[in-house]
Amino acid sequence: MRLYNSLTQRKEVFAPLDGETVRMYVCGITPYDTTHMGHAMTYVTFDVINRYCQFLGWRVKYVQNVTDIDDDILRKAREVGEPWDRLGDRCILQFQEDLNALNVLPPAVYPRATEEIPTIIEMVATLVERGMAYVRDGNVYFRVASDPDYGHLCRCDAETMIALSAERGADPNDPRKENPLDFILWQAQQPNEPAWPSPWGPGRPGWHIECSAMAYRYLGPQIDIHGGGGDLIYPHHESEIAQAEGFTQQTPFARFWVHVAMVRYQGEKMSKSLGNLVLVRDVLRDHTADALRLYLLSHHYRDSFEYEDDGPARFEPLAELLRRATRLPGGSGPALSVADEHHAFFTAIADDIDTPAAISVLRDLATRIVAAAEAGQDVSEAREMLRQAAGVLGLQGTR
RNA sequence: GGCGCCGUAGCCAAGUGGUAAGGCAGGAGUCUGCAAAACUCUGAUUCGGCGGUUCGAAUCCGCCCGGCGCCUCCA
Repeated sequence: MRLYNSLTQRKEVFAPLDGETVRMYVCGITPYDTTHMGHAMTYVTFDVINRYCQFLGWRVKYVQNVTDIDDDILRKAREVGEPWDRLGDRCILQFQEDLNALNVLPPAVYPRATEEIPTIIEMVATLVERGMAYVRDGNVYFRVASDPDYGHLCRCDAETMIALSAERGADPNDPRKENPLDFILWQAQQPNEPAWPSPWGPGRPGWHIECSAMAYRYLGPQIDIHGGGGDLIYPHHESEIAQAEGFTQQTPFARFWVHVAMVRYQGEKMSKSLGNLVLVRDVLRDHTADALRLYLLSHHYRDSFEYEDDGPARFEPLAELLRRATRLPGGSGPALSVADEHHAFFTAIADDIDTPAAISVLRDLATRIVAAAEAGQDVSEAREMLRQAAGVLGLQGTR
C-alpha cells in the first residue's frame, strides 16, 4: 500500500515497522458537541485504512484518544449548566453511537486524558529535567527553542511563526513564556476548575501533551501511523512531535502522518466554532449508513469538499444496487469472471486509499453481476468478491 | 504576509504529453392501466484566462484571474 505522508509530502510505500502490527493513533474528539460530517469523514477514512490493513493480513492496534478536559469543554459546561464530566460522558456516548451506526470499527484503546495523568506527568517531568520545558507559577511550558525541527511538519519557519504570533499578540495574558511559540504542557489550576496533583502544583494537562502521552503509553515510542484532521497539523501535531521526540529521544515519533482534508458547508469549513454543522445522527434519520459512507468516500480523503444536503440521498440507489448484487442467486451457466474488477478495486485502495476510484469499480462490478445473474450465469464468485471489497469500505448492506 | 491545495458539462468528478471516463441531475424511449422503480439511448469541437515549449497540451513552463484550507478553539 502506498500512503501519502504529510511529513515528507509524498506517497510512500507503507508497511508496519515490525512487519506484523500497525500501530495507529488517531486524534479523537473534544467531547462538548456531537458528531458532524467532518468527524464522520475523518473516522470513516481511518476506518477504511484500518479495514484495509487487516485485509492485507496485518494486525492493527488502533488508539483514539478523548480530550475530556480542556478550556472548551469547561466553557461549554458552564454555558449549559452541566458538570463538565457529565457533559463529556454524554458527548462521548453520542459520538460512539454515531460512529457505530456508521459501521466504524471501534479502536482497540479509547483512552481519556483525565485517566492518563500519571503518564503525562512523567513526560512533562522528563522534559523539564532535560531543559526542554520550564516551570512558571505552576505552569509548565515547552521550550520550542530546544527543538530545531519545530515547524518541520507544517513547513513554517520559526521566524515567520514568531513574527506572526507577535503581530497577533499571542497570549497577551501570558508574559511568562520565554518565546511566544512556547506552548503549555501543564496548566495551573484556575478558580473553580478541576485539577489533579502534580510536582508543579494542582492543575491539568495541556492539549498537546495528552496525545503524546497516550500514544507512548499504548503504542510505544514509535508509531506507524498518526492521523487526524488537517486542521490539527499546526500547532497540535507539530507540538506532539516536539514533545514525544524530546521525551523518547527517538525519531521519528510517527513514521506516517495522515491528514484528512476539511469538509466544508455553506462555503466554509464545517466546525464547531462556526456552528455550520450537519450532524451524523440527523442525516441517519433519513438515510442509510451505507449511502452516507459511500457519499463521504466518493471524495478522496486529501481533497476537501463541500457537503451537499442531497449527497447521501444520491448514493441510496448505489447502496441498494450493491446490496442487491450480493444477494442474487445467479444460475448454473458459465461463471462470471471479475478478475479485472478485483484488480482495479484493490489497486485503487492500495494507491493512497483512492476510495472514489474504488467506488466506481464497485458500481461497474455490481452492474455486471446483475446483468450476468439475469442471464443465468454463475455469479457466486463475483458476489464473494463484491462482498469482500464492500467490506473494506465498511458497507453493511452487502454483508 | 508565510505554507499548502484547487479551478474539466447544471452539480460531483477521472484524466500528469497523443487527441475529453464515470456518477448525479436533465432530455428521449422500453416496460406499466397510471405512476414509481428498473433498463436503453442522449450531453463539452473542449478542460478559469493569456502567452510559451512541442509534430501534438486539460496535462509541461511563465504570468494573470478566481476559490479554499492552515498559521495556537476545531476531525
